[in-house]
Formats: sequence, structure tokens, C-alpha cells
Amino acid sequence: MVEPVKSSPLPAADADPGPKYSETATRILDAAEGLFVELGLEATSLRLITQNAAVNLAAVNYHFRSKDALFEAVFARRFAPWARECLRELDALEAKVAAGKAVLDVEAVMMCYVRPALALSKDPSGGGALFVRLFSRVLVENHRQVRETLSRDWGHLVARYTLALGRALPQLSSDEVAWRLHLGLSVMFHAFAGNDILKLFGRSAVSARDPDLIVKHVVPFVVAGMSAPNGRHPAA
Amino acid sequence: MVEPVKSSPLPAADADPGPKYSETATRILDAAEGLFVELGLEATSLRLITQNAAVNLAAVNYHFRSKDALFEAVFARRFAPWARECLRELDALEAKVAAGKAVLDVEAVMMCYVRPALALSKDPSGGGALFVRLFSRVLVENHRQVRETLSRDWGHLVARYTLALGRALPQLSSDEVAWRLHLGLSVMFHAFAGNDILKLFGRSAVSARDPDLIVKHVVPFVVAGMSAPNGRHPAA
DNA sequence: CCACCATTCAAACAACTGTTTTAAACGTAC
DNA sequence: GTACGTTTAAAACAGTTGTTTGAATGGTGG
Repeated sequence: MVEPVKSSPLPAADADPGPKYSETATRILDAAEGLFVELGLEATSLRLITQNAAVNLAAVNYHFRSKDALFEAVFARRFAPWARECLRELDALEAKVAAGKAVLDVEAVMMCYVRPALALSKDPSGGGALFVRLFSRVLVENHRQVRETLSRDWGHLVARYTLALGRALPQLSSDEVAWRLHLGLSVMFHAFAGNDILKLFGRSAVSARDPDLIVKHVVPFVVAGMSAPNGRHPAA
Repeated sequence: MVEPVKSSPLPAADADPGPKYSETATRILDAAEGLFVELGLEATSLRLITQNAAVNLAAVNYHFRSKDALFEAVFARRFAPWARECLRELDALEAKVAAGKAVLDVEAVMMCYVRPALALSKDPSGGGALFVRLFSRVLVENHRQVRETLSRDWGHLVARYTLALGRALPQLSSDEVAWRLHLGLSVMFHAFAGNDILKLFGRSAVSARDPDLIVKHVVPFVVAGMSAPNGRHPAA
């Protein structure tokens, strides 16, 4: 359980490092993370968490207020740095475009999502890969608290992607841009999360979970989907 | 709670009608369905179910063996007819193709999924729309029992789609066909389930849940994505 | 050394969980 | 009428849940 050395090439002076946790709190967060992903919030008991973390039961309510607050902390610990990286990617792209050193096309915008997601999936501590799956649980389980935090603190992130994609697809209405972003992010999100419907049927020929392989297949798919000609409804 | 009249134009002689439930059992299934979707399996207590269904607590263990078996029954009640409809679509398409009355292209194959999914979403009882969301819960919550049932009884359904898509995309390797099917089904599945990531951030410009609107936008996206030129990895 | 703080610990709290049991009522078919 | 499958009712079962309590512990600064 050695903390990985921060390897970001640019320290990003304005980055809020976020709260620091004691060793006990960190052990709780790590244990809870894995269990929440595997079993879900409701099916994971505090006793199982503290047992896996080798800490006392009361430590959870001491360091975090409640089980729900613990879940929020587990989520926020990974989400905030990731979202900041997404913003940095968008900033970098727009700076390059402004300087005439890059073109703002669909692929460039999508790579601003793919690169942070790929970095997460390859996080050597394994926590990043867990987080992606945790995120998809949040999506379908619809946790009220997390949803409020996301829309309050990170709504502008979505706005940034929407704006950039709109510039890359000027021939589409803003309505259609929103749909393309919705669909495109959906594929990538669930691809990285490993939410494989075919696997449910025991018939997934998609080989395992190599993040680079995911990128290789998902990027052409999404770029083509997003760049599709204007939607006309095919005969049902 | 009036049972909708079966409106299938073709009775499909070989269709297994599945188990019939008493009125009490049906009321339990209906109440459980809504609660499982909204709260999840673990967070839904039998007492809440029986209270919503206005039946006695013991009725659950009488009609279904256990809570887990009830969940399976809730899932199977909607899944089986839907999967049979998918098979019927594939049969019909292949018959048409064999007779020279249709071409086996990507869109035709995908419509064999879209039409049943659309019918579900428009189910006037509302149960179909609930089921799609329940299905996505099963996907991320990874219920062992349901997974076993699906791979045992319905694995061939996936094989059928894979085969058909492979014929529609003869220039792709079977590996790439599997990836395209995985990604394409993923978009459609989560689109119909309403798993909207942008909504999590409170910034979904995607107007509501009109199933026809979903089809209108998702079909061109998926067809384009699936028909994308062979994947080469763009520079990270 | 003592006081102070944060932390840990075992124990207990009331509430809720799925499930079972016992009993009594209901309608229908033989 | 008697038997049977169904349903209701109320109660109890043994476990587990999140949370709280109060005492014990540990190290740091005065």
C-alpha cells in the first residue's frame, strides 16, 4: 500500500490538493472503495470495511461522519483530481487551437476525455480502475448526495465539453451536439468501466480489460458516431 | 392495474407463454419491480414491497421462495418475452434476406435490437420502461443468479447478433466485429435505460425520455460507429 | 510531571433485516 | 360438508445494520 509518487509533469499551480487523510482514514477509504465497487453501497457493511482495513469499527464514524459521508469521500478523493485533469486537457487544446498549433476536430475533443480516463485505468495502485466502476454505480444507483455535488461543483466541466464539441461540429444544431456528446461519452464511459452486456450472456469475445485496447477500438467508433451525417429517422 | 391486452400481431406458435401468476403474486411483482429499479435489491425490504403491494408479508415467501428468487422472477417476467421478440426479429430479417427482399446491412441488424427495445419503452403499462432500467442495474450490480440464467438460456441470442453483424461487416475481423457489437449495444442499451452521464452533472440538454427521439438520434450514431473504417490507434 | 488533545477500543444501543411459524379465514371443487 | 389451495394475520426468530457511548491509550507541548 505504498502511495504512488505524483508524476504529473506540470504541478498546475492553481490545483487544490484536496483534503489530506490520516493513515487510518486512508486505509478505510481504500478498503471501502474496493467493497463499494464489488458489492455496492447498501450491501457493504461498516464491519466488513473496518475488518478489511484492520481498524476499529468506530473509526469510520470518527473520521467520517457517517456511512454516507464515507461514500462521498471515497468518490470525491478520486473524482476531483480526474475532473481537474479533464479541464487541463480542454485548456491545453483550446490554447493550442488559439495558437494555430492544432485543429479543433471531434477526435481532439474526445481525446480530452480519453487521456484522463486512460490514465485512470492504468493507475498502478489500481484505485483508478476501481473508481471508474464506482462511477458507473453512482450513475445507475443515483445517489442524491453525489449528484448534488457533481452538479454544483462540476457542471461547468460538461459545459466546456459541449462548447468544444459544438465548435468541432458547426454543421449540427446545439440540440444534436448535446445528443452526440451524450451518446459518445456514454460509450466511452461504459467501455472503460467494463460494463459489458455481452459478458452478461457469457459470450463476450471482447478480450479482457486492456485499457489501450479499449482506446484503440472505442475512439474510431465514437469519432465516426459523432461525425455521422444529420439524423434522419430510418423507417421502423 | 388492468392487464393490457396482448397486442402481438403474430401469436408465434412456438412461444413459451411462461408462468402465470395469481393476482397477489402479480401485485407483488409489480410493486417489487418499481422498488428494485428505484432503490436497488439490497435497499428494498420485503416489508416495503408488501406494504406497497397491499399484501401480507408472508405472501412473498409463499409465492416465491425467497427475496432473491423474487428478484429473478421480476427480471425473468419481462426479459423472456423481450428476448423472444429479438429472436423473432433476427429470424424475420434473415428470412427476408434469403428471399432477396432485404439487404443485410448494419442498420438492418441493429433495428432487430432497436424495435424490441422501442416497444419495451413504449409499453403502456410502464413496466417495460422500468425493466430497461432494472436491466442496467443487473449489469453493474452483477447478480450472480441472473448472470447464470442469461448465459445458460440466452447465450445463443448474442451469438445470433454477432453472426448477423459479421455478415453485414465482412471486411472486419471477427475480433473487430465483437468490439463493434459490444460498443454499439452499449450505446443503445444505456440510451434506452436513460443512463445519462450529463444528467448527473445537471447539464443534460438531451430532452427527456421520448423513446422515438432516442431512436432518431441513436441509430445514425450507432450505424456510423459500427461502419467506421478499420481501427488504427490515434496518437495519445 | 501534568494537562491536553486526538485517536483507539470494546461494548452496547435500538432498529431493521429475511424468514418461519402458528392460526385463522376465505373461496371453490369434489 | 369436507377437503384443499390460497390468503391474511400476528408474532417471533436469530442476525445484522449504522451509530453512540465512555473509558482507555498514546504522544506532544507547557
